[in-house]
Amino acid sequence: MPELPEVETVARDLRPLLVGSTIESLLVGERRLRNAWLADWTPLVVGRTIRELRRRGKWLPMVLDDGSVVAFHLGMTGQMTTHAVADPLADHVHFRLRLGSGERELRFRDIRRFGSIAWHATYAIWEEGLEERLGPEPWDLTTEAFLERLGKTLRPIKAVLLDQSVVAGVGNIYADESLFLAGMHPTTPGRDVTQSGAERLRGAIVDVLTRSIAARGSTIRNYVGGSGLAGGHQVSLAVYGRTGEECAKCGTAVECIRLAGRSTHFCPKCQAMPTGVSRGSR
DNA sequence: ATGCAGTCCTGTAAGC
DNA sequence: TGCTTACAGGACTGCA
Repeated sequence: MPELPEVETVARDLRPLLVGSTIESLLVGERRLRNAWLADWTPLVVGRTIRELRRRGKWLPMVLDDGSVVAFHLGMTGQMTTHAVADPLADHVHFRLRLGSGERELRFRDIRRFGSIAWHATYAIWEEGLEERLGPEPWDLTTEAFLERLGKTLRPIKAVLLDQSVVAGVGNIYADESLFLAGMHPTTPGRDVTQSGAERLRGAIVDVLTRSIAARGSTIRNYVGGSGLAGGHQVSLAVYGRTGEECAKCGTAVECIRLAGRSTHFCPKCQAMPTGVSRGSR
């Protein structure tokens, strides 16, 4: 389940392989992804050169030499890797960009087809279309803006972290890990998060994501980076996927509950429920 | 306006 | 052994 560190790793791996390459042709599979690739888009892309591969939240917008964008989202099981054209084609490859003189290609593989690929006339138009739904990058989130969003809601903090409009790029794994690092119970109502709590959590998110990027992300099931290599951060996860195991800090068994429709892992001792003293104050 | 549940999708694993 | 069922969850839709 690619979140920010995994998507960042894909971008870093693919950049040297893609930037400067010309798209010689484009092949679309029979089964559509979350959205359908429109036939009208193909002639707009073929013949163009790839100028940049950016990352924004969990999105990968590929900027072409005319300023247009092909925006990729890996969904749950998306993979983007380059191959020799002659390499055997794996199952579930839905989209291919043949590059340069046609010996290599970028392949988009997605078992569950929650991913998406779409063309947009400019980066600004693409970004504008997401404006309402995509908040700041975690390192650009200020404690003030975070508190502003938290103060208005009774939603559990875990649900707030998964909301891409609050902060972009955090998914289920890093929401749980950040809450553990901040010592905050996942059901804490947003309104009950204090200023120091918000600052601590903001720092924990940045810390967790930065360390995961350094390890090339976490491979839980299907994730591989742009070079086809798995990530290495999964061994460093403190609570995610460790139900019943001893908390590394205090030895208490890690619990798993269902929250916001997602499995939610936490240490009941290190992440004690808020006592309620702050509730209603301010 | 807010927030929840349902939806999509396939592979894996648990349960009978 | 072989079937059924539950589960994994990012982002969106529809409903209360």
